[in-house]
Amino acid sequence: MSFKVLAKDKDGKARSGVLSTGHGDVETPVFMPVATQASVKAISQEDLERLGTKAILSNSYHLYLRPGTDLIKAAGGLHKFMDYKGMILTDSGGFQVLSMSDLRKVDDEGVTFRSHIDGSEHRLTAEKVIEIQSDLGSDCWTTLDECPPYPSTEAQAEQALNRTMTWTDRSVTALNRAKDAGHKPLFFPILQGGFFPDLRKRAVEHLQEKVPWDGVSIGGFSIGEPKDLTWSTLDGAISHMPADKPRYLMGVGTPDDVWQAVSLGVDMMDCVWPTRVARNGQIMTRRGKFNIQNAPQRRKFEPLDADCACFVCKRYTRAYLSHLYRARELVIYQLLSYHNLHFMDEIMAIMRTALAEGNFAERRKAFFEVYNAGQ
RNA sequence: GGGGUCGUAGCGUAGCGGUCUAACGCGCUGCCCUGUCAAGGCAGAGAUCGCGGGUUCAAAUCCCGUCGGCCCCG
Repeated sequence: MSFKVLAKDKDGKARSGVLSTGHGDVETPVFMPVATQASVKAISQEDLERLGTKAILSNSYHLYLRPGTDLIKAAGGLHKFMDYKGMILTDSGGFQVLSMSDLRKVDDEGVTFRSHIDGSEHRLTAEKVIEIQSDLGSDCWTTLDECPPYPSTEAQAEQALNRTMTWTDRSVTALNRAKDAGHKPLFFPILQGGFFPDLRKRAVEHLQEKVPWDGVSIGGFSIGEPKDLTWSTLDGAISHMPADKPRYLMGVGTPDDVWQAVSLGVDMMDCVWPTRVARNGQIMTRRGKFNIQNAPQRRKFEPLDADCACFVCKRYTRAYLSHLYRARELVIYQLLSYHNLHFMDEIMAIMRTALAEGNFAERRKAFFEVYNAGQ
């Protein structure tokens, strides 16, 4: 299992490559749909195969609460349980420390949660999170982290980073135990440091010096900060990283953002955005985005995106999909989610081709000329 | 023919003398969503309170008439 860089942008930092995992090779840059509860919302595994999705993200914390780690272990692991054959990267649950802040207490040892499902109390530690992931049998493991909110002071971000680094060290001990027991995961510890370049640098140095990392999960972005701060901080963090390790930017994934992230050297991304906005009617097309709920779509007997080859665009009109949305027919969530995921895959494919052909900047410019022209 | 009851935004309803610059749900229009507590959230448009008259300082609200719907009796 390894990561190999295949091509680099001659003028920038973008690169393409292949990540070999326990469940197949993943060409990068890659966008990974989010399957928090062992399901990409509204999308079946048949759909994932039809899309050609090689990698997805699931969530240790959510699966631990329901259906329970024991059950998935008894099923033969997460791949067998959900019958997905591609790579599965599992998030630690660290993000839920932030997003469900009213339900938890953090201390130096770990996090005490109250379940959002039944209110029961649970304890998540660095070791526990590794143990959950070994039971799930996912391909890429992350670590329990603390994501400081935006805005935070440097002192707050530093405290969160220190905690995260301590948890990473403890995760390594647990990881080694799992490896001794025969597990062969790729280890993607989570990087924090807020929006402070020195802290991000320290975080990378910590990995370099003390952690046997296969790749890095870059956390703490897209939490409400201004975009230029996102990119400048990310750019700085990546500048300290070695070229031979894959960089996974957590939770980023609008069309604008994936282009920008890849241009800064990101290899992997996940985001709920394409599937979430699909469930709320927003469609991405080569000519920008629109909402299927908007009145003019009711009478448009044309595909969502005339240049899209996905089955939804080949078969159904906007008028029909508009009707399904208004009627809240359940299949609409599948159809719109599928199209948006297909669109994201298209973008990633364009990027990989561009990198192979050495014309990344030109392709990017061409993409946005059409994208920003609008409907 | 007599008696009763109801008539408030596109639809269904609330309000039944001053707090009504008329509320709520659905629908409609638009925006938002970035390691999913999310088939969600926010905002907006839309009503001379059936019509006419009266009482009152003040009427969607009380009275009279009228038109329309529904129910009961004949």
